[in-house]
Amino acid sequence: MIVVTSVNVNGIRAAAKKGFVEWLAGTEADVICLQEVRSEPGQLPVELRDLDGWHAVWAPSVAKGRAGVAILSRQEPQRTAIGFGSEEFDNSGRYVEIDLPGLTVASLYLPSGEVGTERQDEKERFMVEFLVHLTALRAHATAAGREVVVCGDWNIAHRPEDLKNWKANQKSAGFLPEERAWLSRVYDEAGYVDVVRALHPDRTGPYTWWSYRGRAFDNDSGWRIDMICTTGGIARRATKAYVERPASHAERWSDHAPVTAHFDYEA
Amino acid sequence: MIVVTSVNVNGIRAAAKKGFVEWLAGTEADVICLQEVRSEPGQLPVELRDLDGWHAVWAPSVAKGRAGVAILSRQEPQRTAIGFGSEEFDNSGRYVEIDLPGLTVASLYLPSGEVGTERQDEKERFMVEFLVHLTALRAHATAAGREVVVCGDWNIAHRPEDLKNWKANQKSAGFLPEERAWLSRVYDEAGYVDVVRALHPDRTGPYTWWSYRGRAFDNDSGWRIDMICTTGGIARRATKAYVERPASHAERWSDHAPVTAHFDYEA
DNA sequence: CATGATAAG
DNA sequence: CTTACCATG
Repeated sequence: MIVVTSVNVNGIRAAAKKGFVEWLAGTEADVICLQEVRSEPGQLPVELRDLDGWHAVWAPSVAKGRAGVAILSRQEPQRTAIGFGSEEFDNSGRYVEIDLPGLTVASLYLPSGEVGTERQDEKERFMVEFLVHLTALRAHATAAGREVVVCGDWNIAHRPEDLKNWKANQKSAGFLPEERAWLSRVYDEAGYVDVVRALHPDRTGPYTWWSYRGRAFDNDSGWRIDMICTTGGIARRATKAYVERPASHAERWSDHAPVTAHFDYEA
Repeated sequence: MIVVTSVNVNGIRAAAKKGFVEWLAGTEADVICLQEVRSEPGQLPVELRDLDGWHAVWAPSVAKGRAGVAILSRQEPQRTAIGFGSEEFDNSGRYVEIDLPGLTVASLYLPSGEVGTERQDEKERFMVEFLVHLTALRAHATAAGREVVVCGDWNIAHRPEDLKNWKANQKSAGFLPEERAWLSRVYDEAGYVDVVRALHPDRTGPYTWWSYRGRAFDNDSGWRIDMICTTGGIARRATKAYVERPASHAERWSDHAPVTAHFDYEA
């Protein structure tokens, strides 16, 4: 069995002060994909420097304090790659992938966007390029008899059941028709399976992000934008998939919650 | 009797969260000169908006979040003036003065400077212009039978007994020979009296500022750079002058401490 | 080592 | 509302 977790830590240095280190010590995950690390490896606190029992690959952004993804794995990766062959995005701390035996695992932090701004254009450019990568990644993996797990903050909710207030958000970045249609293509054309939704087809949420503004967390006014998306072979071997919503504000060390999937699969 | 206090609050909004409001409620001062307010009047917290029993004049900097001086007085000023007639500095939140009956009180925040940088040049330009003002201010006041009290963060220590580590700081901004010589001119040529030193000629300090870096406060490794400087008539009527060094870190709401002088003088 | 502004989320 | 950056002190 292999257990994979995805979590946007919203600044790993801040998260480390608020409970992330303890969460890490207690997790049963074999692979953890992190997003919004917002730290150079050299700026990490000591507790996160040489993580006992973990191999780490860090992919910070050239822009200091922004974005940044990483993958922690109990097994040593056979290969690591930062970026996906994009001139614009490979240094932006938004994608890293590793190979474990028979399995490629990626950590993705898709730009969040903001309607009517250059940041939304950037998100759209990322989506165009990244869909090409996802398609090729699955093709190559399939040809080699490998499976693929793409974990990340996709910054898009797919359907009304994936966010609390979908009616009010139809013109909001993250739930625009074109963004939702793009996610449909990730599933239907590129062939990926959203594991949490596959195992829980009929429930609302589970949400993975609650804004720090207002009382979003208390009202469970969240969005499900962090997903573990995989190729079909391993998706069919998913036995469990869930979100660790914090029990209270005191236990919250990020505005996102960890998403975890268990697979009956030997890496 | 009139009691005058000078204090650099290092951000009045931060200070308000750490005890400044309670200090203000307990002070016996009649006039309080503030420096480094670092807030527009409209950004002040409610507790500092309409101060019960005080008249306030705020002189913020055009540069948001920088500098800013103010004067609180229990009596209503007969006149208030922002700046001292300098094209370069009048909008920089570094000087404000008020008239009370028979007395002019000013709040000064002299630029801090940094050797070898443009900020040191700015400090020197300020010093040149400001000495002219001090001289004229005393002349006009004397002619009109008024006294003058200039309170402020002068950002210069005058003599070895005014800072802990004077030998190591002879090339540091704030204790440069030319800065010390300028302060001597304020005293000897412009005719002002440093009231705390006048009443305590033989002691080291009392320091008014301790860097937040290292263990400066614990080691009392401070500087006496906040002074109440007055014309001779009222200086001779000073009965008491002291610095309120905080008893502990918990009581510290600024890196500077309040400096207070009591005068046997009716405003 | 702390302040407030800023851009980003 | 929170992150981390930055310039200033």
